[in-house]
Amino acid sequence: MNDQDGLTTNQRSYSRHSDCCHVSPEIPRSVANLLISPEIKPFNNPKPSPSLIPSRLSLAQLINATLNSLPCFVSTILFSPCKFPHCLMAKRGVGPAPFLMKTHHMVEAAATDDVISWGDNGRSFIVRKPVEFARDLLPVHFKHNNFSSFVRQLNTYGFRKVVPDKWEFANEHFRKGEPHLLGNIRRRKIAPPSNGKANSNQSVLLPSTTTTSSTTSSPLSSPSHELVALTNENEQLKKDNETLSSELAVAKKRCVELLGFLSKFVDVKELDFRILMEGDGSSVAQEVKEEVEEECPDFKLFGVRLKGVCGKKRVLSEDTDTCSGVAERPMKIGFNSQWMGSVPVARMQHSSGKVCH
Amino acid sequence: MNDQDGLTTNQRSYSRHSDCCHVSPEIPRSVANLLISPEIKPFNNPKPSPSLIPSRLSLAQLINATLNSLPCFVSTILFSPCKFPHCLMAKRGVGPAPFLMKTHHMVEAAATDDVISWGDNGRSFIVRKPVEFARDLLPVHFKHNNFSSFVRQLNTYGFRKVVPDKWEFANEHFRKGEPHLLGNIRRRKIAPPSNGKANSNQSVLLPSTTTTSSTTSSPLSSPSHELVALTNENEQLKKDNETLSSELAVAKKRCVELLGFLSKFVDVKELDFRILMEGDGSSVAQEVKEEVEEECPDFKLFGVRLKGVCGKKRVLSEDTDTCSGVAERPMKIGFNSQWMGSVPVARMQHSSGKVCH
Amino acid sequence: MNDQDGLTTNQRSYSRHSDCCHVSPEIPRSVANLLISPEIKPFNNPKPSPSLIPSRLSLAQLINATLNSLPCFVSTILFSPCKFPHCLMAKRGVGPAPFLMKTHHMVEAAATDDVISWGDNGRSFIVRKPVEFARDLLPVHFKHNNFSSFVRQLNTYGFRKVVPDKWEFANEHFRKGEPHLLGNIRRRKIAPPSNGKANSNQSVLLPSTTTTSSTTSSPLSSPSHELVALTNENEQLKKDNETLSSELAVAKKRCVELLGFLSKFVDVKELDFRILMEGDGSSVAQEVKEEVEEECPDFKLFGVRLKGVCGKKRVLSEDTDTCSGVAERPMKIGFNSQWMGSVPVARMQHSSGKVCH
DNA sequence: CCCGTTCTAGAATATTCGCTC
DNA sequence: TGAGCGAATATTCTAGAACGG
Repeated sequence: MNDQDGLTTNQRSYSRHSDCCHVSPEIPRSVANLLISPEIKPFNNPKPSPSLIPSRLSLAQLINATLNSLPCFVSTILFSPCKFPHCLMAKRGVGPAPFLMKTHHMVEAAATDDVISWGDNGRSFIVRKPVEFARDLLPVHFKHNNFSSFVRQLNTYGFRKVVPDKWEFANEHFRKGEPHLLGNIRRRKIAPPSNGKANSNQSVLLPSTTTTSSTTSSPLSSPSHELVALTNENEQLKKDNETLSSELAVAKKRCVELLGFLSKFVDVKELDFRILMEGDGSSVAQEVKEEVEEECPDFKLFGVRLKGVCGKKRVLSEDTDTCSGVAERPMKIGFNSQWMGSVPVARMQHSSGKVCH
Repeated sequence: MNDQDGLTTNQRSYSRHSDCCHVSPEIPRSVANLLISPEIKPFNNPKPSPSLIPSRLSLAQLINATLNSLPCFVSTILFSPCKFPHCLMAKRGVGPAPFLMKTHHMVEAAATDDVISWGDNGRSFIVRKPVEFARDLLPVHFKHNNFSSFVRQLNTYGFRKVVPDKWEFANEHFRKGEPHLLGNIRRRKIAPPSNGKANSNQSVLLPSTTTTSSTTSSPLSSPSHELVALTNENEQLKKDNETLSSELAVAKKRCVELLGFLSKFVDVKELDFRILMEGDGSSVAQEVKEEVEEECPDFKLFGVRLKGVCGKKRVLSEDTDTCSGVAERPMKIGFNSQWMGSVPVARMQHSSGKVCH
Repeated sequence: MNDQDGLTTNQRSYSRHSDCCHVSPEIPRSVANLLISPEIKPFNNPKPSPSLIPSRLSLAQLINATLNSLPCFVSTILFSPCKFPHCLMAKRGVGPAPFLMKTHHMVEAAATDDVISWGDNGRSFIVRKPVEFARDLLPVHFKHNNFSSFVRQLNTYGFRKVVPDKWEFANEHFRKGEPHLLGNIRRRKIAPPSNGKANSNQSVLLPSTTTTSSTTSSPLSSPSHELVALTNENEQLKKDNETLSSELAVAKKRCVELLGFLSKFVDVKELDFRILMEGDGSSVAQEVKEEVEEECPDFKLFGVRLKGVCGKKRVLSEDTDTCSGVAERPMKIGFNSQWMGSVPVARMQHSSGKVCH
C-alpha cells in the first residue's frame, strides 16, 4: 500500500555501513576502509602502502596485502554490504538503535562537517550549525526537523552535553570510526518493563507508596519474586556464556587447525577454482547447475567436472606430500599466537562436555 | 540555549501542517493537488521510485516550499487558523488526541470526499481510495504515508472495521458534525489489563541498598531502579548471547565450508591429525567412525563414488581416518560433528527461535 | 489502494495462475508485459487511478482474458507446468508452503523486477512498487489484493523487514535461485499455552528450580544482598560477553584472512560469484541447530550425522548445505559479507584490547 | 490440522510537550 | 536558566486470534 519508499536512498546508502558492515577493531584501517566505507570502495582504493598495515604478524600483513590486491570485482563481492538476515535485522532488537546508527553516520559524513562533525578527540560530536542541521539534515534521516527532538533522543540514549554554549554531545560509546561500539548504547527504558509487562501504570499511580507493593498487592508482587526471576535469568545467562565460550573455543581450534592444514599446502596455485563451483552448483537448483556446467563443460561428476578435478587434483597426492612439507609454520604461528593465546575462553569453560551434548 | 530557537521558525512552518493547519477541507481540489499530488514533485519520475527521493521528508519539504510560493491570499487561507474549533486546540493534553481531530477533520473535508468521507449514517467513515489517501492525504496530516500506520492508530483509539472488503471504520464517538464527542475516545493504554503484577513492589525494597551497582544505572537511589537496571541489563545480556550464538553458528559453518572446499583439493589422509585433532572431539570419534563406514560405505555424489574416484576414502582406521574420509567429507565430518552437533548454541536463542521458527 | 471487492468467482478462474502456472521467469519480456504492465489496460491513463478501475479485480479478469486470447503456443508456454521444481509441488503437504513458492516465484520473475525483485545479494527481496504489486500481482497469485495480508504471511513464515522505509524482506532460507531451501522455512505455530509471558524458557530449563536464587545468592537474604549479588553477577556476565564477542570477532577476522590468503593462490576471476554468494547463509544459530538435528538425525560423528554427509552431495538441495555444509558454499565469499558485516559482535566489544592482551 | 485472510493488539522506537532541579 | 527527564502520543514492525476452506 503505501509507498513508503521515498526516502530510502539515503538510508540505504548508509545503513549498510552503520548497520552492519563495520569491521572488527583489529582489522587494519586500510582493510577496514574497504569494508565499511562505500565511498572508498574497493574499486578506487589504491593499494595501501604496507606501512599502513599495523598488524603484528607478517602473515597477517601478507593476507591483507593479498586482499588488497584482489581484483576489484572480487573485493566488491567480498566487501559488499552484509545482507544476512541477522545483519539486516540489525533494525529491530538486534543491533544498535536506528537513531544511533543514523546519528553516527551523520557525524561521520565528511560532506557535512561544517554542520555537524566530530570533536577534536573523536569522542564527541558538535552541531556547528543547528539551524542548517535541523532544516537540512534532520529531515533526511528522521521524521522531523526539530532540533530539540534530536536532543531528546540523544538524552534518551545517554548522551550528554559536554560543553556549555556549544552543541557538543558525547557518549562513551559514540566514537569516530567505531560504529561497532554503538551496540553498547542502550535506550533508556521507560518504566519497569521487566516484570510483568502488565503493570506499568500502577507504579505511577502510587509514587508515594513506598511500601507495599503495588496497590493491589498482587500475588507475585513480592520483590523476592522479581529477584528470583532475575536470578534465574542470570543463571541461564551464565550457562549461555559458558556454552558460547566452549563453542567459541572449538571454533578457534578449528580455525587453527584449518590454518595448520592449509599451511601444508601453501602451494595451491594450481588449483582451479572452477572446482569450487561444483560444490556450489550442485547444491543449487537445476538451472543453476546448468550454468555451472556451462562454465565447466568438460569434466563432470555429480555435476562436477572430474576432469578438472583429476587434471588438477590428481594432485591430491602431491598436496598430501606437500602436506608434510614446509610452509606450514608461518601460518600457524601467525594465527596460533593470537588465538591460542587468548585466555578468557578457557576461563569461562566451566564444562566443556556440556557443550557438545 | 542557543539557537534552538533558530529552528523554531522552520518548525513552525512545518508543524502547522501536521498540527493544525493542514489543508482545510474547503480548499479547491486544484489547490490541493498543488500541495499534495506527486505531480508537483520536481522529479520527473511520474511515480518516483522511493530510492530516487533524496530525503525522507522531501515531500513535506516540497509541500512547504510550495506553500511558501503560493500567492499571498492563498497562503492566508491555507494558514489561517483552522475554523474548526476542535482544530484550534489540537494540542497535547488540551483536548482530544491530535490523531482524532486530524482524522475527523480529514473525514469532514468535502474536498476529499472521493478519497475519504463519512458513511451513510455519519457514524462511520470510509476510505474510498486507500492509495490516494495514503499517498496524498496522510503525509499532510501525519509524519508518514503508511496506510497501515493509520489503521494502527484507529485501532488504538478503539475504531473498528465495520464492513469487510471495505475500509470503513467506526467508533461510537466519532460522528459526522460532532467533533465534541471525540473527547470521549480514549487512547488504549499500553499496559492492558493492569491486573497488577508486581511492579511497584520495588518500593518495598530497602532504599538503603544503594549499591547503585550496575554499570548503567543512574544514580537513582531506590532499589526499584536497581531492579529495573538489572532487568534491563539482563535483557541486553540475553540479546548479546543470542547474537553471539548466531555469529558463532555462522563462524562454524564458514569453517566447515572452508574445510569442505579444501578437502576437494587435498588428500587429507596423510595429515597428521594429531595437530588438528588436539583436544576435542577425539573422544567421540571412535564410535562415530564405524557409523560412517557402515552407512556410507560408498560415497556417492550424484551417483558416483567419490571415494573410488578420488581414491581417498580407503582408510578410516582411526579418528583421523574418519576425519580424512573422502576428499571433502572427511575433514568436514570431523569438524562438522563437533560444531554442528553442539546444541547449546541453539538452546540459547531465547528470542531468535521466536523469530525464525 | 486495493479495492478489495469481491470477485471470488473470478478468482477461481485465474487460480491456475496462482497455483503454479503464473508467469514463469522465462517468459519473454514482451509477453510478460502483456500480463502485468499497465499498458494492457484499456485505460489510457498512464497512471490509472485506482478509482478508474471499474471493478476490483477487473485487472485479473483482464489478465485472464488476455491470456485466453493469446496464440496457442504462447498459452502453452505460459500454462505449461512451471519448470521450477518447487513450483511443481505447489500443493499442500507435498513441499514448502504454497505461499513460499508463490512468493519465490514472484520474486524470481524477471518480468516484474520493477515491481518486486531480489535484493542486491539475492538474500532479500524488495517490493519496489507496493501499490502496483498489491493491485496487479497479488491477485494473480493469491485470493486477495491486500498488501498487509501479504506482509502478515511473510511474518508468519519468519520473514523480517530489513530496511526501514523500504519494503525489503528477508528470510534466511529465501534466496535467489535456491527454491529448494524453502523447505526449511516453517510456518509459525499458533503459540500453544504460553502462560508465562516473557520468561518461557527458563521454567522449562529449570523446572526444579524453585528456589530462586541460583548459585550464589541466598534465597531470602535481604533484597539488598540479592541485588548486590545479582549486580555482580551481571557485571561478570557482561564481561564474559564482551570477551566472547571479542574472541568471536577475532575468529571471524581469521577466517576472512584465511579466505584472502586462499584467494592469493587461486584464480578467482573465473568464479561465478553469484553462485558462491547465493547460498551461504545460515547466519543464525538456531537454524543450524535445527538443520543438524532435524535433517541429519541419523548419523552422528562427534554428534553430527555422517549419513547426511555421505548422502549429501547428490542432494544439494537438501540438508546438504546445512548439515554438511561442505564444499558447496564454501568459498562463497559471501563469507565476508556476512561476518564482516555483522554488527553484533563488534557491538559488544567494549574493549577488544582487553581480550587479547 | 494446516494454510490463508482478515482484523486487532503487542512491543519497541520515535516525536512532542512540559516540568523540574 | 537550560539541560535532562517523565510521560503521552505517534510510527513501525511483528504477532495474536478468529474464521473459513
